[in-house]
Amino acid sequence: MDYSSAFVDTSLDLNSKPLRLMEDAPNKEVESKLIDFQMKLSAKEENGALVEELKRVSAENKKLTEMLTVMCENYNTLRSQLMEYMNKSQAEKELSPTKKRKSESSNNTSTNVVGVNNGNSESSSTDDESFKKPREEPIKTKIWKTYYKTEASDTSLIVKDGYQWRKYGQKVTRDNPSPRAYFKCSFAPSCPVKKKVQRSVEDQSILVATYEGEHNHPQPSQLEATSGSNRCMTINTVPFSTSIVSSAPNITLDFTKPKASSTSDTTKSAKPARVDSQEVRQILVEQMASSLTKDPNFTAALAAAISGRIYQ
DNA sequence: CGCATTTGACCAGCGC
DNA sequence: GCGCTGGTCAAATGCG
Repeated sequence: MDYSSAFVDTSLDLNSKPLRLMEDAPNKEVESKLIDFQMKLSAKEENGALVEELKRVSAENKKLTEMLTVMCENYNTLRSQLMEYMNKSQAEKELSPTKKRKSESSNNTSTNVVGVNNGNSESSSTDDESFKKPREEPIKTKIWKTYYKTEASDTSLIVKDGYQWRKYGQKVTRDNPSPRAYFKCSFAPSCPVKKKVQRSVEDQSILVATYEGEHNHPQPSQLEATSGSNRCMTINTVPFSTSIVSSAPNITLDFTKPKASSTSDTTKSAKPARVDSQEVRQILVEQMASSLTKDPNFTAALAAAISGRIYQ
């Protein structure tokens, strides 16, 4: 996917230079007023030209922002379709009988495509943890894994994915010296979703959260997933047969979770299922830009895209 | 005092 | 049958 030209959000940089010029221009004007009236006129002309340039850049910035928003919406649509397809394929796979319990490590080579995005995404899985209660839920339990990047010094097994969890157990497993924590969804008493959180053997800074079941209620708090000191970065994942400690983990952006803000909250309450407000879109763009600009690869791609447009 | 967390005990599946 | 292991329960504990 070539997003080097598509994910161009110039809201950060394109305005910075013109704004500084705007600030500098009046100062020059004052100085010229003291020196020469004629120079003052020329400064005014230059100022006018800069204003025109600023307008042009702002218009271009707005256009690019709209393009980015459209790209985000397309991405969400494609992602939902992908997850739907993966769930269907998973349902077909699970029709085959599975063993009730087996060593987890022996099944890490099974095909797993893991969805991310703060636990909202799902993945197909043939992992053996799906047979925890085979007599009660032999086939239909959805299982997916999500990897969370945390600080290596952070010893807690808390993953902020936007849902409310109650810890009901902790065990040290044989194949991993790090303890595994067991959580149940506590937002709704009838919610059957459970999750297990354990640090990766290969990288202690990565938390592996295994979710089982589907939430039968809306996400109680989307703010927790993106705010707080213990914020985790959800990283993209790979099939279990390969190392999850990739040299350059992909950053997954949560396009559905705008920053905490009164305006966005009121907008969401009006239309919780869609992102229609221009303000919300702006917040999304800012959030995405903030995340994307942290990636040096993206920065390089952005520079290439801008230079390409200039040449055109 | 109520709720969440901790942690040892218990249960069930699996392999030998 | 026995031991190992993962998963769950529930009393004890901590915290606001």
